[in-house]
Amino acid sequence: MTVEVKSAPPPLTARQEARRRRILHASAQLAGRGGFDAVQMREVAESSGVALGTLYRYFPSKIHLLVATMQDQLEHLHSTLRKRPPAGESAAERVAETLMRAFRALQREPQLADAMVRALTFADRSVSPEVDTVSRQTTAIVLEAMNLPGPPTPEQLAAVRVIEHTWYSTLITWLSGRASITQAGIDIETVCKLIDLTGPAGRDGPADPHYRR
Amino acid sequence: MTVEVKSAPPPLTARQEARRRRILHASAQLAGRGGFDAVQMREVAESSGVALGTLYRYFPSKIHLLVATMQDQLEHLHSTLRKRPPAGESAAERVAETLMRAFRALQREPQLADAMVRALTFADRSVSPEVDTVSRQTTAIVLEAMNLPGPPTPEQLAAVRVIEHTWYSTLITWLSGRASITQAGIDIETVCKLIDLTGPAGRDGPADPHYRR
DNA sequence: CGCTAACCTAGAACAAGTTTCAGTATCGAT
DNA sequence: ATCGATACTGAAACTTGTTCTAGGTTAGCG
Repeated sequence: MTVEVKSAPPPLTARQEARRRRILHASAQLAGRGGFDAVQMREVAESSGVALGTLYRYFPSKIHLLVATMQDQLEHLHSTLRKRPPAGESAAERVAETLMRAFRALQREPQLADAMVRALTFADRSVSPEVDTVSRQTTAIVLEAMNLPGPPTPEQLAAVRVIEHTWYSTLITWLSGRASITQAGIDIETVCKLIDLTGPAGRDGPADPHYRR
Repeated sequence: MTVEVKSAPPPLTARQEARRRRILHASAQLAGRGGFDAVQMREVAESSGVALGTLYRYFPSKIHLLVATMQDQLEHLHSTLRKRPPAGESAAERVAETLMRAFRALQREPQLADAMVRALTFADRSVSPEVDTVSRQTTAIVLEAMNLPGPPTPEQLAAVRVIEHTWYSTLITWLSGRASITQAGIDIETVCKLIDLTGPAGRDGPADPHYRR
């Protein structure tokens, strides 16, 4: 018997790729106005010119669809960020700057952000692999912003995880109207100080972390 | 015209109070096995001996119901914690200990935890006030664990907010099977270091924060 | 070309959250 | 004790995510 863990998905034909794109586009479109609730599976199917059953073949649930939409958007964001890397002095500053930039990007499409983030946090175990991909993408973005000279230490990875937790959580509280953008910014800056805490102890850390006060 | 912001809800009669309790009990019961999906409104109504319409009069949505269930459980937890306060040296240690204790409590009822947390993060604006209450309860628990000599500084409040973000977010990743309890514990400890960062700069901080390495 | 398996479509059907409605019971005040 | 207002019940209806079915289409291959 052939054991085939992590079997690669069969490559999609051009038409299939196109369908997939149309679906993701329709999803983002509908989410853009109306947010989570406006992304109705029948609507997505119709706007992307695909039968409902087919939609479910490509994305086994609404949550899967929206998480995939998030992956898609994150890729855009990532490549945008790569073009103009953050300029801060310390790693903490650069990370905070990057996250705030991402925040402003989401601010321009709050409904889309709402749909994606709600899906992400509502996802149950059946969506773990996809959510994990999103998590890895986020980690990659943060690590890139830190611009470390070498591989991150375990402490730094721990700090990054906490930063991500905070990032998504502030996003949620902002989206549900329980915190202002300002508040979110403060929280992001607060958590980024953790980097300075691990940094100097790391291999050779950021240049001259000047603590205020 | 009488402007009546924040009008107090009319006091409930004894029978109404009893109904409310029965509903919350049924909700926790069903959530306890089966998690979020097992809390079906028709079932809740039936098990608490109330008509579906009545259930909706008490809790305008499933999310409202589960968030209220969470408030209820948090009260239990809070009073339990008050009886045996954490014994750590520094504020950071005490907070970490408290949160880990809470974690273990949830571990005993993972399905219930799942239902409550999913509801909390899925909540939209219409549930803001209730979610806010939960947030305040959590803040109170953390601040109590810190056991500060006076009112918290703004930095300390910022740290507490970040800690809460991390707390809920680790909970989510644990519940969705993407991180182990161990991992969650590490993240909690990591973020609690933020307290030591604000503490010494604060009014008079914890005694002797000994940084490892 | 012609075959076969996999894929796609249209639409019905089902499940669970939510709303609605007509009738009945309860509450508070007179 | 009675009356009007409010709350509760039981049941049906509506919405949207999800599943299922029967038949048509496409892609790869001999």
